[in-house]
Amino acid sequence: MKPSIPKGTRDFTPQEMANRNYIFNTIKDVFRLYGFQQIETPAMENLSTLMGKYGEEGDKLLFKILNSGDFLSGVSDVELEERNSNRLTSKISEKGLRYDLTVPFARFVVQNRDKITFPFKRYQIQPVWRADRPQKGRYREFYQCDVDVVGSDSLINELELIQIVDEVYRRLNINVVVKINNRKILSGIAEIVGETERITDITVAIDKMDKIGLENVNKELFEKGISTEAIGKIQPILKLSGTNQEKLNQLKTILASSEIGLKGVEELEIIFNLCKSLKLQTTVELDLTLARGLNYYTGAIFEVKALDVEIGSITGGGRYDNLTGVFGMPGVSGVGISFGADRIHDVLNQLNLYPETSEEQTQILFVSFGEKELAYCLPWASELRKRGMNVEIYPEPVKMKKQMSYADSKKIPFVAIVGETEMKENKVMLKNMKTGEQKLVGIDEIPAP
RNA sequence: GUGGUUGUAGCUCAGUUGGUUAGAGCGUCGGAUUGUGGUUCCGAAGGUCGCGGGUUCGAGCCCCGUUUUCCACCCCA
Repeated sequence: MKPSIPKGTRDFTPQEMANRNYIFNTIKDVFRLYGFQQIETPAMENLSTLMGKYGEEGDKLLFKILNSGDFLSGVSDVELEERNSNRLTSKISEKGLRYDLTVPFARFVVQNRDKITFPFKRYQIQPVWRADRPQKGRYREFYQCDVDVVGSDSLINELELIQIVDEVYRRLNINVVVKINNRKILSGIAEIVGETERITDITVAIDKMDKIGLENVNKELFEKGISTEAIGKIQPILKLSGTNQEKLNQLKTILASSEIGLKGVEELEIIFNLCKSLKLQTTVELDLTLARGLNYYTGAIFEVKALDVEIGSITGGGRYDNLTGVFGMPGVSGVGISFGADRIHDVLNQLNLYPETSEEQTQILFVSFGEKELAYCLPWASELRKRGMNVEIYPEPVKMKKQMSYADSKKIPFVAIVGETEMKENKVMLKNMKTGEQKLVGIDEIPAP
């Protein structure tokens, strides 16, 4: 049979893993600088945990797991005849693969509330699955790197997340812009145009602003049944321009009659002012057309875009006031962001920004001419490993050409050649694979890593 | 979920209006070179042309179905 993997999934070669680990390690290092601690949750969750948290669309994209054993035993012929997939699903499947890391985290917080202290700062790097149709930069299995802090309303948390984004992308050498908005402002907008109920339709439409343009946004709003009058009132908001502060000032006037809208403006103002005291490399930009799909966000929302690559957002997140509420723990606010490791990988790839040498590389390979020489290499290798070097011994004394090619294909910088002469002198012939130079050396003359 | 696109050697791809035995480059293996890789030269292995059906004297090529890839929409990291 022809081997294959499910669509939208990928294998990772050693080279790709080295690159991915570079991303993960960079991100982890920065998370730890701010006191975030790692957790993991199971790949599968109970469907009751997952369903209804991501909107109607999200439910469709959940991978469901068939109950084990005779999963049809509890289903009547009538139910089978009905062919109602939704109803049948709940009978034959009670588990699903996680769709993101935030909802399982909310479940984790509620379930482990006795073991954690608030504010709780956690990070989590694990794959998530979506039954989406694969596309450019979109997979059915991909990794998210989430940082969240729950149990604190302070806007300092928002600020720290911006700092983390700034530092991660500084270390990765990717130029980005942080776009920020506030759900309360969007609610305010819906309020003043008199379409409070239609906030989702309005936000989904204006979110497409930079993609389809003003005219098409208006068209979509109209098609969604928003009144012409209301659309007219939204126009000045979509056309806002100037500095962040100028935009905020204009918003204060526009949203004067909306309490919630003004609250959102105030929150953003505080964040921008706090930003000024920091030396951020990244520009933080107020973008009123930023809406983000997930409807559990209630405060600040973020999105990070790479400036030099066309790829969509590579990081996103926001504040959610009551995510743990559905699990029976109301009043806990959280804010977090998620780094899209796979898209960051694509960006680094396109810009060729991966470091040339990886920590995972073998630094020295022992090659030998016979069984005796092979045995001679063992204590040498042990000693060098004790000194912290990554060392390999070619496990068979096959032809030199084969052993050298191996070193070459793995880009191992040094080869220690062992034959009779070397053994007699208690030395090895150390060859620098880049320059081709080689000399007879004792163990203490081998350069430290 | 909707529309389009793609599939030929391990990989990247040629393959004429349908016509004998389906090719190349890279990679792999062997040799030139019995203690030296990355360069060069020679040679070899490697294919149910995604799968199933149909049209035809004859199909890699045309038709139908199916699956896969990629792209757009919906949505999203």
